[in-house]
Amino acid sequence: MHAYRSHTCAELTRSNVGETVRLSGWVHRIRDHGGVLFIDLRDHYGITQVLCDPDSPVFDSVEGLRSEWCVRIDGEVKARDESLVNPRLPTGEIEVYIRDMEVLGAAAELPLQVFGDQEYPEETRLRYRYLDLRREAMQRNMTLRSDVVASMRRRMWDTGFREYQTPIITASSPEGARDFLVPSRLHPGRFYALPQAPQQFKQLIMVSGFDRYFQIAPCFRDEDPRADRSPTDFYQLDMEMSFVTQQDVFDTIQPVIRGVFEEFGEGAGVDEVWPQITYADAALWYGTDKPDLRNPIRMQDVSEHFRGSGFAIFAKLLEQEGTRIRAIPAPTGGSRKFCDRMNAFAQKEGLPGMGYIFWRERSSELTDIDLKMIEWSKHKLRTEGASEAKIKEHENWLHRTEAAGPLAKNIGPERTEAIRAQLGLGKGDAAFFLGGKPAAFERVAARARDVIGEELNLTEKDRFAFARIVDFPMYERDEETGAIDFSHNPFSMPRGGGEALAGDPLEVLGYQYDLACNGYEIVSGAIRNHRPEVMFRAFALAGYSEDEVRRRFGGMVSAFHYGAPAWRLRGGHRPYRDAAGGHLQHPRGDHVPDEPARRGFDDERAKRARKRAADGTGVEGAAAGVN
RNA sequence: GCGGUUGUAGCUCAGUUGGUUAGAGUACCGGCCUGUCACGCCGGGGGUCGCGGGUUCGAGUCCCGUCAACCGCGCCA
Repeated sequence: MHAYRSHTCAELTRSNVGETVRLSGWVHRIRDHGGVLFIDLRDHYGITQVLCDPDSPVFDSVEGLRSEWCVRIDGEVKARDESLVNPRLPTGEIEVYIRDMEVLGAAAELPLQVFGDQEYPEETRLRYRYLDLRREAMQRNMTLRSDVVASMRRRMWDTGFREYQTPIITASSPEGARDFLVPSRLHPGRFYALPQAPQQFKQLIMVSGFDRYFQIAPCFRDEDPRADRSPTDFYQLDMEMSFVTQQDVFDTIQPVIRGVFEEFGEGAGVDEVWPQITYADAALWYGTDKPDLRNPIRMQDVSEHFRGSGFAIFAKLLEQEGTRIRAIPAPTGGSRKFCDRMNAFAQKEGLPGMGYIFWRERSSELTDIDLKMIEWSKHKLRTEGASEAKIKEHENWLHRTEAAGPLAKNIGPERTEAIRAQLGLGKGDAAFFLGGKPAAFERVAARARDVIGEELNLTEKDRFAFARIVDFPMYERDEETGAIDFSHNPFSMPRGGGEALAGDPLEVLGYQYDLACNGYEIVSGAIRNHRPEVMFRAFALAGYSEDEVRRRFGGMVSAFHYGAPAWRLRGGHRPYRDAAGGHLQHPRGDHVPDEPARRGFDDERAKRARKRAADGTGVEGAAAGVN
């Protein structure tokens, strides 16, 4: 018999009854009845109930077992009595009578229970990572992650891509995130940097003629953590293609991503249509560049309805340069209770508040102003060419319906009705209003849209909804210093090429695109700027001299002078917390020590980063975590 | 770098207006129990209340400082 096991802890069934078997695993749970001891023995595959009665030659030593001891047992498989079958266990029809036992590893008092679903603080879980990973949910997450990676590799391979590894110990990149630094032994006082992405290397791979590259690539970024973000490193599906258009990239990658979501989405619907939305529209409609399209709510600009209106706060606001009023329609949200709750939400998020209007059954007499509004509304419909029957119907509807909320009172029935018509709302619905400079309120607006969709049950569950966001701006202005800098990928081709760089930098759009899924950014990519003269101009706008660009990216710029193909890149860059500490082999490549990057080497910081490892994730996170 | 929250038994947490010996669950130790599958019952040990200072007759509780962790902002081509 094998030294450790004849079967796993998930294998034994009624058909093994009568066999003598050997199992190895961890003591999951013990139930001691004095005369008989029940032990749930667990390994990676499952649980088998083993039991020990006083007839067993090892009864005394089995009595000494405790949770999470690692043991090997020999025993006889017996069928359970019909009334004793445990239907929740695949092995629940049998149990193993222990005849011999060997302790492979005893366990001290546990800082964290493997059994059960008690929640533990992250610090405890990470300190005892090996115990945390023994838990069922974490075992599932880790294997899911491995399966997803394998699936992506297979799909990419089948699509004609080949995987090439790129260097880890390499030179610093001046833009983007903070680099992790590694002191150099051969060049004292100088540092290597870990790659934030294999970006420059894969561009060189394209120049080298490999045509279709991909890699499950480690990326290192020394940035402050977030709850859903790995603090140090993460893996992404990184890819690059030559001689293709933006549409070719979408057409190539969409089946890969869809396939992965269908394979691992546990039956949740995967949208077939992936709408393409410009960055500007996404900001207007959703307040974010990673909208959750399961939520049908779209915001609209309603500034004109408030200009010069009786609602002084907004009217005054609109006199300032660059201010807008945005409406969030909330179908079925038409109650004061709901509206007040959302207003409180906005205040908690740091806004003065969120004005609202809601429409309900009319409870007060029509005033002269109301009647005027109804005449105005009829006139408007008539000029729009509506039929008389429809106009009459709408008139009746207005008689039965009133707009409520302080905002409606301030701006009067006519403007209120115009807003309602624009938003397409009806009785029982509500609308919320945010004013100011869009950049200042869009974040809260996006959150409010999420909460409204959630609370009103408008956001569909069990579905993956994708949105392709295109035409990102190339540059942005630093609020404090006023300096122009790249807003996304500096190596992207500006729309319109070199000529586009002659005007206002803030107006320049890039061939850059993202893919969002259920409110998460899962893919980010761009058309590459492979023309050195355009690259120099693009960097000049952000304050980098030609000399500096040559110094920083000399190898790449030089490569572009020797027949660079036009190509497009795609690669994810949302660093989810990583479930695994995987490690990919790579051949030794070129590496150039560089000066320390934006921040010096900091022992304390590095120590903290090491201490923090990754957390497990659910389906969504795990599937996206290796984007 | 900024803001918020938290820090009490091995672990997860409670602890009221400042007032007797700081509690519960779980884990651990001992005893009982031959059909449990979150087994049950009885008993026991276990505390620098993060750390330092202050107010007070008296501080886990109030004040000041400090450290750490978490959440968020900045940041994340």
